[in-house]
Order: sequence, then structure tokens, then C-alpha cells
Amino acid sequence: MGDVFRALADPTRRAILDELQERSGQTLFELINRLVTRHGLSSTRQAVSQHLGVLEEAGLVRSRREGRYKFHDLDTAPLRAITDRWRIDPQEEDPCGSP
Amino acid sequence: MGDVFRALADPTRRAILDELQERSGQTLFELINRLVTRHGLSSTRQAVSQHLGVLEEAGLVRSRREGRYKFHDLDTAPLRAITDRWRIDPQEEDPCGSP
DNA sequence: TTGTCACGCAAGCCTGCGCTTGCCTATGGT
DNA sequence: ACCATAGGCAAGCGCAGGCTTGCGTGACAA
Repeated sequence: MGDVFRALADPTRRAILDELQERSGQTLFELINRLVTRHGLSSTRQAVSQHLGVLEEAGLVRSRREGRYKFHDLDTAPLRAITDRWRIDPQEEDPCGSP
Repeated sequence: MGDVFRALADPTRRAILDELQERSGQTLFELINRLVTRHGLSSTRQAVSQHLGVLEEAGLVRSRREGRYKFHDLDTAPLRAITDRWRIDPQEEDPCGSP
């Protein structure tokens, strides 16, 4: 499996994750359009395609083929590797509900 | 401030964070030794020094000067930016204590 | 079948990044 | 004063990574 950290290193890839979080199951061309209109990024189809490849190898994106379309979904599970490695207190919140 | 994600992209820098988590307040030479003995990495002084610079710019490492020594401490605060950005459920654990 | 659409593959280019090399500053010991 | 230690600065090298270019493939519509 690919490197999760290296996958997150690129700003365009992070924007892709943002997009997939906001709207799950986007195709390649959908992503390109939304990257342009909402993030001010102008990336080629190949560029975004390669980014999706990296993200998929890192396990951050899962894809499903349907006909000639390929839909992409976000998977935040690999991000646990980061929080687990350097133990981050899971929010100072009081999940038990106070008196 | 520097890029937290790019700072995490390098495996040697991640090992440095591991070391600083295990033993806080290490100097440059201490880190070099422990990287060799415990992580099998053989990095030059300059390399580690530059890595520390990147980590410091990213806010992941804080340093304090005392005499001719410079001690380094881990700061996991910037990692919150990651967990907050793609909302990770804070562990499936039951923090309230069961039965 | 022909054409279009959504996507994949692969080679080349070019910038950025990590590492080395060499020299410098400053603190502390003797 | 002298030297060793701990660390800093900056230029150069080499390679990986991101982008482009060009072509190829399978799915659907006419």
C-alpha cells in the first residue's frame, strides 16, 4: 500500500479529499469542474487522474466502476494511522455529559 | 508558517517525531544517535538539522536554547488541523466505561 | 458502424526536495 | 589562550514527483 503521508503532501490532492467529503461519489470530470469553480485550481484531466491514483493507493479514496463512469468515495480510515501514531487526545469535550 | 502535510511527508522527519515523543527535549546529536541505533537510519548532522528546521516551521517541533545546547520538543497541536479537516470520529471506544 | 464521451497508459520535461560539502559562529572546558 | 563541542549558513548535486503530451480503449447513442 502507498504512503498516506506522501499522498497528503500535495495541496491539489487535499482539495480532492475536501471535495469528496462534501459530495461523495464524484466522477473524474465532476471533480475537475468543482476543483476549478470552488477551489480556483486549474488542473488537467491527467493530473487529477494521477492524483486519484495516488490517493487510491494510499487507501484514502475508494472507487467503483459503473458502465463508463467511475465514482470515487472518500475513506478517512487511513488517517487514523496519524492520530494513533502521535496520540492526539480526541477533542477536549466530555463525551459522558456533565452533571 | 510552513506546511504541516509536507513536513510529515518525509519518513526521516516522522522518525524524528517518534523519537521526540518517546523522549522529550533531545538535542541534535542525541537525535542523530537514537535515529541510528533505534530506527536504523544513518543521517548526517546537516540532514537532521534541516529536517528539524522544516518541522519547526510547521509548528510540530518547538526548540529552546540553553547555553550551547538546543533542546527540541514535540508539539502535536498542528496535527489537529488534519483530524478537524476530514472529521475523524474520535475512536470507537466507549470513554464512559461500560457495565 | 460511426462518433462521442469517460477514462487509462506511457514517455518526456522540469521544478522541488533531500542530501552532501565546506566553512563559519559561539559556548564551554582546561 | 587553546581546543573541542554544539550548532548554523549557503551553494551545489541528483533524484523523485507532478505536469504535460499523445495515443489507446471500452461504453453508450445515433
